[in-house]
Formats: sequence, C-alpha cells, structure tokens
Amino acid sequence: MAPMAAGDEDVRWLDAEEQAMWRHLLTAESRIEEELDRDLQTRNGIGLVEFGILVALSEAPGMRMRMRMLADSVIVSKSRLSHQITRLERSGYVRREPCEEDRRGFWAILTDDGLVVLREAAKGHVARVRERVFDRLTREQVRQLAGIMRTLEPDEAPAGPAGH
Amino acid sequence: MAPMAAGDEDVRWLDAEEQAMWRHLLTAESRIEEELDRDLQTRNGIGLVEFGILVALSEAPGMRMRMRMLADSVIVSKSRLSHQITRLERSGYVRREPCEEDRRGFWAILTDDGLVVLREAAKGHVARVRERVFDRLTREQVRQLAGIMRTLEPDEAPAGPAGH
DNA sequence: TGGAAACAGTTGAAGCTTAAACCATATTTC
DNA sequence: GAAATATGGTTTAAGCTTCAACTGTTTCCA
Repeated sequence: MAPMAAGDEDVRWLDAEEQAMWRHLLTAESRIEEELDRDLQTRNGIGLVEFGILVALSEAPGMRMRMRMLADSVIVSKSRLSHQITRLERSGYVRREPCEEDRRGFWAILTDDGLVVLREAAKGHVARVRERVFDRLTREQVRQLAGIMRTLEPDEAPAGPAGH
Repeated sequence: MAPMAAGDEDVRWLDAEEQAMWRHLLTAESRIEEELDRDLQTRNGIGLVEFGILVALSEAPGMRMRMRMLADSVIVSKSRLSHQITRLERSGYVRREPCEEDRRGFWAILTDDGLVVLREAAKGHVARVRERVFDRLTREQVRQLAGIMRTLEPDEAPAGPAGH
C-alpha cells in the first residue's frame, strides 16, 4: 500500500453520483443559509449567527453562558464571538458580567430586550425554515437527513490508526 | 383560514425530531465547511470560494466565463465576485479580458498558473472531502442525500398561490 | 429615432471576520 | 510554592464582504 503522504498522487476522484450529490449539497446549503440570513436581517435586524447566539443564551440556565462555551456552542472563534457580543451589547440585547468563580471569565447574559427580539425573530424564522426546508421533504427524508447529519457532525476522524 | 400576514401569530414550531435534525444539519455543515476551507487555505493559499471559482472556470469552454454567469454559478454577489477576481488576478491565477460581443461585459479567464494551483489543490481537497464526508456514509445514504439536496436546491417557492 | 429602463460590471466606504499578540488568572509540575 | 504552562477573553490591524452609488452599454418600446 502506498505511503499516505499529504499531497499523495493516486487520488480517488468522486464518481458521477458523488459529484452530483456534493454539488447539490453545496449549492442548496449556501442558498438556504443566504435566504434565511437575509430574511432575519431585513425583518429583525440580526443575522443568523446573532440569532444563534440569542437562542443559545435563551436556552441556558439563567439565560447566561460563559463566552467560551457560547463560542463552542455556536461554532465561532473566541475572537469573533467577542466582537459579536460587543455589538449585541451595543444593541442592548446582551450584556456582559464578570464571573465570580473564575475571574478570567465573563458571562454573556440575555437582556429583556434581547428576549423580546428573539421571540419576535423566532416566529418568522421558523416559518421560513418550514417553507424552505421541512415543507419540501417527507417525514422519511427528514429522518434520513437527521441520521446522515448526525454521523457527519463530529470533526474527529472516524478512527485513529492503531488505536492504543 | 387565517390571513397569511408576514408576522403571523400561530406558529408551527419544530417538533423534537425536526429540531434535532435542523441542529445537526447546521452544525455539521458549518464544521465541514470550516475544515475544508482551512485545509485549502493552509495547504494551497486559497479559500473554498476561490477554489469554486477556479473549478467553474476550468470546466467552462475556453476556461473562461462572463462575470455574471460565474457569479451565479458560485453563488456570490456581483460585487463580491468582482473583488475576488481582482485578488485572483493579483495572484496571477485569473485574468480579465473585455468581451467583444457585449461591450459591457468581461471574461474571467483561468491562467496557466491558475490551472496548476487548481490541479494541486483539487488533489488534497477531494481527499479531504472523502474522509470527511463520503467515507462516513453508505452508498444508500449518499443517494438519499442527493435526492434531498436536489429538492432543496432551488430558491423558488414550491408553488405560487392560485397559479394563473 | 429617441428616450426610458434594464443589464454588466466596478468602486469606495463601512462593517464584519480573522489572525496574532496580548493581559490576567488558573492549573500543573517539580 | 514558584516557575512554567494552559486557559478565558480582549484587542488591534489587516483582509474580506456588503451596500449603495455609479459608469457605460444594450434593450425595449412608443
């Protein structure tokens, strides 16, 4: 068997079926995200990421989360989250509070205004998601998609070579 | 039946199964894209969008495309494409040429250097796509996903109200 | 023919994201 | 228990994206 160098020669290219699937996946995804983002933006003045942040906070105990955990939960870098929270703070939807237990840390806390905006945004958003995604799929397809995405979610490799 | 105003009240929220699916979809997608982008970026110095542009050009007759068509094909705004092409031009991977038939227009043309970079990048990229996506799915799942994404791809609504 | 409107594309400024450096506090480790 | 290292988070600058305005065709249509 050939050594697995990084820029290896003999590449297993995608066959026709795989290629078609990959293209559909990329374009469908990008269109959906774009539409949902624009919809939220124009209707509620927040983007998809901001919405995600508000959702995460609203579901956390005390409607608050530590920056790090929040960053992981919405999958953005620490830095980006920090900027994002600064903006949300400026809009009055979130506020920061220093953490007593670990004095390096900060809480991001959903404000009352933030909750109101979130509630309002969520209504329109879920309607959009329905008409753009769920209404076009059968129950069976939803189930299939859930299974597929669950296996694709983790970012680790499927198995380490020679697991100790 | 209630009038379908924009911010309608009685919202059909997602049930548990739908919600789980939606979350998996969002996070899986975002992780995959992030990894592939970073991989291309560090290994070949181009991002996923730039890669997409080079691919599109390489497959077009004469390895050239009009700006507008290219923008549609990789799903970015005219403006963003223009900036992007400017950068790719600076890197020497693409060049512009005025269009004779329609003098408003420009061709974006893949250069020899661009083709070299694309070839090199493609090898690593397809390997990553395989190990991150296809290797984790069964043939059957790939087929299912293709069907699902094909129905989700178009951005028009499923049907107009009272189609005339 | 002569606009009016649409289209292809660019541009510049403002806003957002990323990357790297940085500060302060916790945690290890010897 | 002191130094080394790791962690939580912010900050600054550079790079990228978006938005709106703009130029120069082309098309429409009366």
